Amino acid sequence: MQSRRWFGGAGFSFADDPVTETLSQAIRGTGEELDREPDTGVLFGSLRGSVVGLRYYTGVVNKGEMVSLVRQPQNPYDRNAVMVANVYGSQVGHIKRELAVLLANIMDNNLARVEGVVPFGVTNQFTMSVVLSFWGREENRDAVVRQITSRSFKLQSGPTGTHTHMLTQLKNAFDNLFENLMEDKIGEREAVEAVCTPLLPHQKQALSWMCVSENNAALPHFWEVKGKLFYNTLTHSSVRERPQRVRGGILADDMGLGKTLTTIALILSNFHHGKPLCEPVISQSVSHTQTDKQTNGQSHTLTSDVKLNVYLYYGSERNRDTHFLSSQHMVLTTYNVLSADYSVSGGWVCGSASPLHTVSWLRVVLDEGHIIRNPNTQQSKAVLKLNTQRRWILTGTPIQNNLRDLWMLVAFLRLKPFDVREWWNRVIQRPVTQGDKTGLQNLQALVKCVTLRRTKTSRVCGRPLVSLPERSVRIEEVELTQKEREEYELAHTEGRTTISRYVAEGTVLRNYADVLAILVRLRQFCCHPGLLGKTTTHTGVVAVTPAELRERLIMKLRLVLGTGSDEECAVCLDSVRLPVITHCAHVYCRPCIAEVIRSEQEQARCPLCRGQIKASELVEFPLEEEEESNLLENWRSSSKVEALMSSLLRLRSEDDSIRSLVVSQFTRFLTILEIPLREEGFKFVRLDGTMSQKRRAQVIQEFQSDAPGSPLIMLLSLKAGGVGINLSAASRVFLMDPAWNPAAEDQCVDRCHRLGQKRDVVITKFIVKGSVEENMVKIQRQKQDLVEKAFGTKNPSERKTSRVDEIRALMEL
DNA sequence: ACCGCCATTGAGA
DNA sequence: GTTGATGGAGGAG
Repeated sequence: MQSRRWFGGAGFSFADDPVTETLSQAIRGTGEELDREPDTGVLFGSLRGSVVGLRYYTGVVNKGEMVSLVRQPQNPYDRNAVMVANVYGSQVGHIKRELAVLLANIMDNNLARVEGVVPFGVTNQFTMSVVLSFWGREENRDAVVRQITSRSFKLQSGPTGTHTHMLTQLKNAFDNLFENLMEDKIGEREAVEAVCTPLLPHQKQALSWMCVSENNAALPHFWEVKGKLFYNTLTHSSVRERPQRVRGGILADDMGLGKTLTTIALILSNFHHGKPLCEPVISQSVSHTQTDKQTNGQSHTLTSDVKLNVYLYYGSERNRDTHFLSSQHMVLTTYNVLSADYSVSGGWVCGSASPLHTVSWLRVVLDEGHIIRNPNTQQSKAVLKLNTQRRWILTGTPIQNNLRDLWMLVAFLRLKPFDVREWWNRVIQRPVTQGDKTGLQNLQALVKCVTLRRTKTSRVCGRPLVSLPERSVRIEEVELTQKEREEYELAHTEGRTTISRYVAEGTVLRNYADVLAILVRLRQFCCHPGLLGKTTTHTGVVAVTPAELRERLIMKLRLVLGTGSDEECAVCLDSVRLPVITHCAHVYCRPCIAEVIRSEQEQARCPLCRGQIKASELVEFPLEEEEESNLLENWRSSSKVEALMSSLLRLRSEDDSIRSLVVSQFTRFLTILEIPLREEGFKFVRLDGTMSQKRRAQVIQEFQSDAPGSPLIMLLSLKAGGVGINLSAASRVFLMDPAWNPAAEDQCVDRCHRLGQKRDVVITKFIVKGSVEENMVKIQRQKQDLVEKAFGTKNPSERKTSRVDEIRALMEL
């Protein structure tokens, strides 16, 4: 039995030693409180104070170093005691008594956060200076200032004014946080023979980098060796013992570059002491998502001479025996299982503790790591508590939205000392959000030292990383027939009058659902009239009976998102999940709006129109699929259907080995398309969001198979499936209707334009001439320039106003 | 006698 | 390279 203890001596250990735990917990605790109170703090000012009692403690601090102030209400000598600790959590001393009275008052009443910086280097073994700065909400400023001055301390006002002019510059830099990270000369490394698939050059590089990151003892470059001490240039702190290094990092290669394969190679090639993993049985773990993932035509096969124990920790019958789990080479599980186990056991309770949290792992890999980007979720908390030597995050979509998301990565990797919120907030988060350039540079340095990211277009030594076949986009304009045009124009003018009325009244936002419904209808017209379903022509909000109101709301909800279009929730600014519609006809994620209602109680108002909302009045989307049949019975074609069919027929007559993806946002449109496809004798499969994971995997496998008689066409709903589905068998993509979000289209195309693609990829976008679709394409272009992902701080109302302009452009008003 | 200046000295809560 | 208390030498009134 191997030793279970990986965390050696460093002062800031999270081992189960109760003594060290207390102090780090105290500091962590304050950090988490900060988290609850978001970055609303302004600087009230600062004052000079002194730290006393240095000689009784071991913590060292340098000139410029930040220190943490922790209240000690239980101190037997003074209930106002305020302890001073350095970045590593070692106590430095106490705040001098007279000053501590003041601080205790301010801190205990939550009037301000107090932060300390040591202005001078210290030789004195008894006392030292500390500059205390006070941060808090504007409304508390007076109280704090009064407290301070009434006790005859002098508060110096801090620098005021924010540097907004720098913000755009910073924003760009933030956008590029994950770009251009790797050009450093990293070698290549062959995988051990057990990995049958030969690695591509960039994968060998990644493997080499990962091995080095795990084995090499070198510290990140923000550590400098100064004499016998280790000096952190970001926090200006130094420690005697070599700081605990990150063993692992973030592999953030673009999707399709083979992160999973590289990681498997790593697991097999770099066991203890850089030796390959062979007979000796010690545990490893890969924490994994549920998405079935096949890889790029490179299949992960292992030669049978290696006896690899892999256990799938999943299902109610899973083996929870920790000795058994420790004996596995690899344990796979999902984030859900992990967090379920963790929350049942409460995480730290002995005895019934979560098995996965009890085992000491050699390595934990978070596949699709962006899933745990929000540190407040149970899943994330469970992941943070895993006990392991080496840590990896694999993600194809590096987090760009939010500094909080980045913190999660840093915290998981235990990138000291930033895994403690206070230091992250002080060194990175606050400086960056306040527009401090060095803050951003520090952030960049931080991310850079643990991340490898290449994109499909990255080049190494002047040569492309991977040579993917060409990809070209062509737009095929579709002319409506006379009859279709008449129908379209009728709906268009009607919609236009309605919307222009809203615009004139300035009530676009209040009637947003209506507006979207009109637009969706027009877009549906462009595809096929049958998409409209049984919608009535008018959707006024005037309702007579509650049942009637409900029926109308459901209808709107269906129009807004039941068709698969991409609407975003104004609360979380993400695509809506678990959609509900309010009585004022705005659509949100249920959890988001429920939170709003919960926190505002009776005063709860709709974030979009400020209308009153109640939890009991939220209307959900009912499940019903009856209308399908009548759609199929009286079938008629449409111009767009014809355009697609003639392309497909031509393609088949030229080369019947070429496979195609036919993509639409409207799943009903896919259903419509099935009819002519059958009629022309095409063999096809269908993949949409309603299918179970298992069924999806089946369909994908069928489509990817090159067996004779396998389908030539896949009908794909735009947003179906998680990340990482591989559809490289297809080399033609037909985008049947333009999406609001061009990124969604790109992602879709990437599913076939990826490693393993042998042919050039041709993408055809069908756009109906002289219709909303044309305008949508224009807006897509504008959108790309104006990617507002940077800080994610743009508030919903701001976003929605620009949407009003979008709508006007769409309707040519 | 007074005061600003300097060196000396000691130093949790 | 700090800070604060203290005390003494020394200059000005």
